[in-house]
Amino acid sequence: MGKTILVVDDTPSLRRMVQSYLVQEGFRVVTAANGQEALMVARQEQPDLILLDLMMPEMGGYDFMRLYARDGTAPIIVLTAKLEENDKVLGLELGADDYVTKPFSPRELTARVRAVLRRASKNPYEADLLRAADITLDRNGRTVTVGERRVDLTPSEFDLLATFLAAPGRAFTRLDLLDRLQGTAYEGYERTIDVHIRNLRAKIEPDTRNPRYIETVFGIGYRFAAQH
Amino acid sequence: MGKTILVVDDTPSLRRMVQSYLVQEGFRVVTAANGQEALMVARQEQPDLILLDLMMPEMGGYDFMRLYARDGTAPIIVLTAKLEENDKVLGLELGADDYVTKPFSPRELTARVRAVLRRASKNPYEADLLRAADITLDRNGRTVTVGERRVDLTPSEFDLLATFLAAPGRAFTRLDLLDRLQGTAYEGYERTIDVHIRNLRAKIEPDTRNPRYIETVFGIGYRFAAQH
DNA sequence: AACGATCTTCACATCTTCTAAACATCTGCG
DNA sequence: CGCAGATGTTTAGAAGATGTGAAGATCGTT
Repeated sequence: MGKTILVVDDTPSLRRMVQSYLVQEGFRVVTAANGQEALMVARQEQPDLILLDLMMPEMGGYDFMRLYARDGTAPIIVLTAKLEENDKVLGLELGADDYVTKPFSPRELTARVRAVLRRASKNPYEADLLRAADITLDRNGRTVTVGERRVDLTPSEFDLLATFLAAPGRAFTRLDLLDRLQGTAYEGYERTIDVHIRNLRAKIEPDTRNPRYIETVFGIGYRFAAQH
Repeated sequence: MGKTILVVDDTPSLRRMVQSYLVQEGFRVVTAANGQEALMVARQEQPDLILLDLMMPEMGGYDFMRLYARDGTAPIIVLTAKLEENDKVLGLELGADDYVTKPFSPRELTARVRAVLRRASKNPYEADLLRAADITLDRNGRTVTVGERRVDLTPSEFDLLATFLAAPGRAFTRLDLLDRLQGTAYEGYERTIDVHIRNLRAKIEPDTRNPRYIETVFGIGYRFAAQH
């Protein structure tokens, strides 16, 4: 059901980071370390979208784009260190659909990915709902309802809840969650998560003392209760 | 069932590339290398849409358009290297329905093609209404009424409102909205959107301090209120 | 060229959210 | 029980986002 995304980058750590963001958003991710490999994987997997680092040894991003365009049709989002005017021009000439400049936040990356996929899809305005228990979260509208009640969440609260709802029952460490909010480019204080969790609980839990939805996993982090 | 598209370009590699994009999207594609040939093929195949490179030796794109217009009826999308002011004026005078500037991405091309075909299949004088709450927007007449009151919007304001009304409840980022106004290739300042939103609110909101229609989605952008 | 309308950018005001720190409370365990 | 480490809570300031007015740039007409 999830769309397949091909991530092409020569840095293993960046591939893993991007992969984890996207997997948590419900995408299927395949990777390649260079243009040569990417061409093969693309043929095999027929991805719905390609995330491409322009700066790679072996076969660079430009070469890949030129060759891929011959018979591939997936939209391409280019990752660049910083956007040189030339990069932009050159990328556009070769058919990039969008750009993300490094460093980027998970929010930014997934927003771009969704935007490009939406543009490419037939019905761009499908609802994108996550449900668990009596909570409904709409990733497109960025709205949340608990039972019948509509609740207003801040960006961090929303992203946390969306992360939980995408994988009910799974325990996330504070570091996992901090990565989701800030990306690895920044380094933050893990306990900030506690505060967001507290605020989120205050908005969705009927009884803050006895959380029904967001459980504390002592020594690990937090988890959305699997069932009720 | 697929619509037939005539691709006119003197560069074989570009013809093949465009053809492969369109065929994969389910269109039937016929090609011609110059205006002379294009006229013949057009008569034979009666395409539903024509993709025309303006810069061609032999018989150029302008000549083709002039001659085709005598009895051809298919909409024409012009391909140009970069949009010269003159190209635009001349193309419009000769009846182009849209432009795609080279280079273009597969997504962009097929999106334009679909958009033009959709437009062409409709009666151009028929109202094309979007409604939500007590707002009615006519995409053909480019008019807007709020309740009983008719409001005058600038082109940007109109396009923004139309975007919102096409997907009530969906949150759009400033980048999404900027794309609507300026296209992807352009580089703009996201906060320009804020100003358009402000002006739009001033025209349609009864109380600017408490927007009923266009809500701010903090950290994301804006959204048309889903229900009232 | 000049005009009005529109769009864009900027600077600053205002508001919301995030973060870090300090302290309180809880949990698991010897 | 009592300890150590983990989590909960509160707060204030920092950081970040949006609202707003106005000036300059651009576009389309005449």
